[in-house]
Amino acid sequence: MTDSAGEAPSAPSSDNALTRKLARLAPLGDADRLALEGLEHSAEWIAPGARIMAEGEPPTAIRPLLEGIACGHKDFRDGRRQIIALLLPGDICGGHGRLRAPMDHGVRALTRARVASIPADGFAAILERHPAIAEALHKAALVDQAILRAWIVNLGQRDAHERMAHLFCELAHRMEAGGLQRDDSGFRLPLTQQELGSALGLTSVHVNRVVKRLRTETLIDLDHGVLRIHDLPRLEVLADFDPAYLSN
Amino acid sequence: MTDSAGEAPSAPSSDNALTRKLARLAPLGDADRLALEGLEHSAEWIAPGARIMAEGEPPTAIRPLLEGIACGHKDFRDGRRQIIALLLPGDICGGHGRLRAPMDHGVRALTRARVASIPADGFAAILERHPAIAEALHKAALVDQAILRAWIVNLGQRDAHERMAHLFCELAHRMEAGGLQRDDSGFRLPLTQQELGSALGLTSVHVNRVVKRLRTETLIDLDHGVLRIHDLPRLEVLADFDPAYLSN
DNA sequence: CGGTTGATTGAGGCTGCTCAAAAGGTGTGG
DNA sequence: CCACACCTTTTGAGCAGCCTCAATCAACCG
Repeated sequence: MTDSAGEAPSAPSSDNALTRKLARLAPLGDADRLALEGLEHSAEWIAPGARIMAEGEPPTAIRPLLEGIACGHKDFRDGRRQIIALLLPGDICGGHGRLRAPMDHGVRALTRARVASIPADGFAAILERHPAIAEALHKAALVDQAILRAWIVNLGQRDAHERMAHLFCELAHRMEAGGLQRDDSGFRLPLTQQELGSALGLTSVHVNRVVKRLRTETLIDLDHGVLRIHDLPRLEVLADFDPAYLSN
Repeated sequence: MTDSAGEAPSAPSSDNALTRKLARLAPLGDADRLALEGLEHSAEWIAPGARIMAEGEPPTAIRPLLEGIACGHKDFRDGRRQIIALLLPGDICGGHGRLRAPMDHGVRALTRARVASIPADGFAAILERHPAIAEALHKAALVDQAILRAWIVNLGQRDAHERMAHLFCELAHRMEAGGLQRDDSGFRLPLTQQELGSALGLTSVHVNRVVKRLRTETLIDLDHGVLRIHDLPRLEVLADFDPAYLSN
């Protein structure tokens, strides 16, 4: 919605989050970077809680997240909901490109978020003219696969405590890798316990009890949408966390 | 291992499973098809139960599955195991290409399987010279993502019966789409109940009870590694199955 | 035929769910 | 500034789906 203040006249003429992420995956030339920066024009601000992509929506545009946090989710008719992914700046929200199939899940902003929008045909042209970008996006899809696999393992094999710990470890590492706020003061994680439950396959009631215990054990703190990890190493042991899958 | 008989002097000069799958994802020219057929040379037979890719293995080659069934899995030190994917002919077993990161999971043959092997550098050359193949592989990765997401939803939100039903529905549809045996006589699914449990996040004991009930309700039959679906529509209702995510 | 692996069944227990209610926070309007 | 509504967090009590432990049975194999 808003567009008002804040957001500064931009950092040191810096690249946006998408460019930074793709550059980590494949060497980008100046022309590639320029093409990516051009996408800024299409960016719009989305209000916290607002929908970014609807399930069933045709992929007429690909939509990279430039700032903020979003989540992908699949809703059941009966009210059940599974959160499928947490998206950080640089991640692609939807219309991943080239596929004709409609979105198999929805995407919602968790914070105020800035999202670009590249029409599918313009996007095809970019991929053709910039093979390095195509390569980087392909690799990004493969890294996303690894994240999805880790999520499966989490849901399938770990109990509630390990599960939550693992999710928090993953987020800490991804935020750090993305150069996002990861001072020891914690980071923004604007999920209600209800939503955290939807991500972990747990009830909000049980989430509350698990958070309480992790807090008691001085591993974490979670208040007003701010997650503070007090002892990452110990949390990683609890979660049996191995960050290898997050690297390229 | 063996290489003996069977497998005929090849079907009507037909394409292999990989070519067929990629052709469904992007229009392939004759040169593209030729390049893909060339991979046949590198194909080798793998014994049922044998390892195709080890977790931690560097991705020195990409390995498409040409015939047979395989599964991706992640093992814990303490014996827990999560099966992450069931791979059908045309699927990529590992070394998905271009990424430097070592395999985050292992891959095992479930039946006797034929697997090609393309050295990473030769593969890079193919992608460069055949953008249509690169495009198809990118799309394949996106479809695989959708399958992984469905797997997450399955583990996170459904109870044991729905879960198993959903897995069987997915397999039926994927086999059909791949042109594999899907006569009403059922198809080969050489998973022990133990392994089925590893896929579904359940104990073998519980798997047994769930199978028993699905059998009693005349929905399916599962014997000696052959799954027979008696009433797919009813199974899909039970699983709340929507095949949309499997299409391109 | 013994040995091994997988399917099946029983009994009991625990994790995580359901139902329910109270308490804390926040925004709105009077 | 209080009253009220609404949402989220927190806590309690009871229940059940799935697990654990354990034993029996069935199939396959050298």
